[in-house]
Amino acid sequence: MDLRDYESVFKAAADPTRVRILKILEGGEMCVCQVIAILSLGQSTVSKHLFLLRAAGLIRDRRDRKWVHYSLDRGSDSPYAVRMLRNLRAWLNDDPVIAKDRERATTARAIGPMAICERKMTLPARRRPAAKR
Amino acid sequence: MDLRDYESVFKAAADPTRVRILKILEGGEMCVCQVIAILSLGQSTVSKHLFLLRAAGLIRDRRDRKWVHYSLDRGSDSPYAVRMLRNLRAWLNDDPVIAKDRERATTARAIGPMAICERKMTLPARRRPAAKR
DNA sequence: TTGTCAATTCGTCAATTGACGATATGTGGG
DNA sequence: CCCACATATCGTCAATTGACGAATTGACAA
Repeated sequence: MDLRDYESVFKAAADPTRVRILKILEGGEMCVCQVIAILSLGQSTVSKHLFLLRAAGLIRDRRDRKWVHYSLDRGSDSPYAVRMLRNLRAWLNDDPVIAKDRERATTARAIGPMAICERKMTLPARRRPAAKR
Repeated sequence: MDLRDYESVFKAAADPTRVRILKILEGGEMCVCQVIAILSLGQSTVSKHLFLLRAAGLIRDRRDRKWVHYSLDRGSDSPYAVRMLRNLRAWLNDDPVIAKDRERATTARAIGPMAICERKMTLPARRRPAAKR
C-alpha cells in the first residue's frame, strides 16, 4: 500500500466520468450496457473506465450469461478504495449531473439489461414527463 | 460544492508530486524554497504545484518578508479538501519516497529558509551518516 | 462448428498535463 | 529610485489521457 496504490485509486476517482459511474453504482450492481446507456458514451470508452476503476480496487465484476455486471467493491483490498467509497456516498448527491444520472439509472433498472441491449445501449427519450404537482 | 470542486481537489491530490508536498507540509508550515530543495525539482514546477494545491483549497500561503510560506489548510472552505487532509494524515507514512522526503524536510527545517536560498535551493548532501546502533 | 451478441482490446487522434528555462512581479535594502 | 532576490507566470515540448471506431474475445444457441 504505497504511493502507487494510492495514486491508482485517486487518479481513477478524480475523473468526472468515473465518479459518475461510481455514483451510479451506489444504486446497486449494474450491467455494462446499462452504464453505457446512462452515460451516452461509446462502448469502448466506458469499458476502459470500468477497467481503470476495477484496477484501482473500487469496483468488481461478475459475469452472468453474456452480461457483465459491475458493483462497488466495498470490501476492497485497498484501504484507499474503501475509504474513497465511504466518503463518496455522502458527496455530490445534489450535483445536477449526478442527479440526472440517477434518474436515468432508475429508468435503466426499470427496463433491465435485455431491453437496453435490444435498443443498442440507449434509453427511452424520457421516462415520464414529471407528473404535474 | 459540485462535481467541479470535487474534481479540483481530487485531481490536485492524485498527482504523486503534489501528495509528497502535502505530506511534507504535515510537518508544519514551510517556505517555497525549502519545498524546492526537498523535492529537487525546478522552481517554476514547484510553484505551479503549489498553485494547484492552493486553488483546490488544500493549502494556504502566508507572506513573510520576501519568503512565502505554505501550510495545510485544515479549515478549508472545501469539505473535500478537509476530508482529504484528514485521510492523508494516516496514509503513506511508511512509503519509502514519503519517508525520505520527511528526512529531508527535517534537514530543511533545521537549517532554515535563508541558508537554503543561499545554497540556491539545495540541501547539504547528507545531514549526518545515521549514528551507529 | 458456426453465428450472434455483449464486452474488451487495439489503433488513432486531439486535449491535457507536468517538466523545464526565460521572463515578469513584487518586496526589502541601499 | 534602483538593484537583488524569492516567487509567480509564460511559452514550449514530450508524455499521458480520454474519446472514438474497428477488430478481437468469449459465452451462448442452433
